[in-house]
Amino acid sequence: MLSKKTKYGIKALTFLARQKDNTPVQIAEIAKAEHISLKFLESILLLLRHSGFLGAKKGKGGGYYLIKEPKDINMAKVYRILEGPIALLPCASHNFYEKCDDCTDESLCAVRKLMMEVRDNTLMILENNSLADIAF
Amino acid sequence: MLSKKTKYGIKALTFLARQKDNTPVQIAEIAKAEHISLKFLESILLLLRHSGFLGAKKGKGGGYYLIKEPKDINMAKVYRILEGPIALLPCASHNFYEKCDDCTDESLCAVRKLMMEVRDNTLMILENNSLADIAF
DNA sequence: TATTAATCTATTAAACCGATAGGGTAGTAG
DNA sequence: CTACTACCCTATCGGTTTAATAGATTAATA
Repeated sequence: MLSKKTKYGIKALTFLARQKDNTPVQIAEIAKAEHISLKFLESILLLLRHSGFLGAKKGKGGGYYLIKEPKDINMAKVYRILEGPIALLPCASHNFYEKCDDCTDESLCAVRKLMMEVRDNTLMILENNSLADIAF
Repeated sequence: MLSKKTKYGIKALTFLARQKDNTPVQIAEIAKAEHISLKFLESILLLLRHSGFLGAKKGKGGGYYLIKEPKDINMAKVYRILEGPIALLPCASHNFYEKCDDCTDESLCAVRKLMMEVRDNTLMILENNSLADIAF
């Protein structure tokens, strides 16, 4: 299940992508429009800024804005930042690989086999979707 | 992330599928072979029995065994029993649909749009895989 | 009838999630 | 310079879920 963090993060990105011009939008405005807890959203936007998706402007008239074009924002990257691994099992993950404690021979593990197939497919979908693809 | 419940459940099914004949296998044997907590596995096998995948035989020489042929055991069904919804969001689920609190217009939701695409694809993979496909 | 193994009930420790509070810091307008 | 605004950081906390454990019971078999 997707965490609310990821859900809210993508919603916020979408909201910014749908702005006419790229002027800063206040956290409070996004929170209100998307019905998101303000403080929680604050931490999410901060993370997205640190990850290079958003810029921020302080002071009056400040807020958050997209740094890149929506079409250049890859949803697989976004997903990994917000949610973490795309694979459903650590042993089936590219970027977050971890060996299972209980497995003696990974190559014989049926669960891993199945979950790698699922991962490959999910990854492909996320890679092939930009923010522009889902926002418009 | 896949829960250990699901992981252990599929591992146990695989273990049973790989048996030469279909004589009952004791919980303890599976638990030992797959390094699973015995009591935890106990509750999982019980669930799989109640869901029509396994049969159980009590007393000496008893244990659990597959009721159906591995090729007739659909992994999407298994997944739904053990893990729950295949979709990553309730609002993108067929069998476990639930409306989001925060969404005013579901049709405009970019997250849902993306997650439905992921779901459709994951579902297809799970539907197209039987226990036999992943165990052998 | 004794043994064996599944079944049921219940409890618990740990981890994680989502939300909230409060204050600190820094940029901007006037 | 000063006040305001809005980002930034730290800490906490209740609730839920997960994974595991313990003990008692029921049923089948030899």
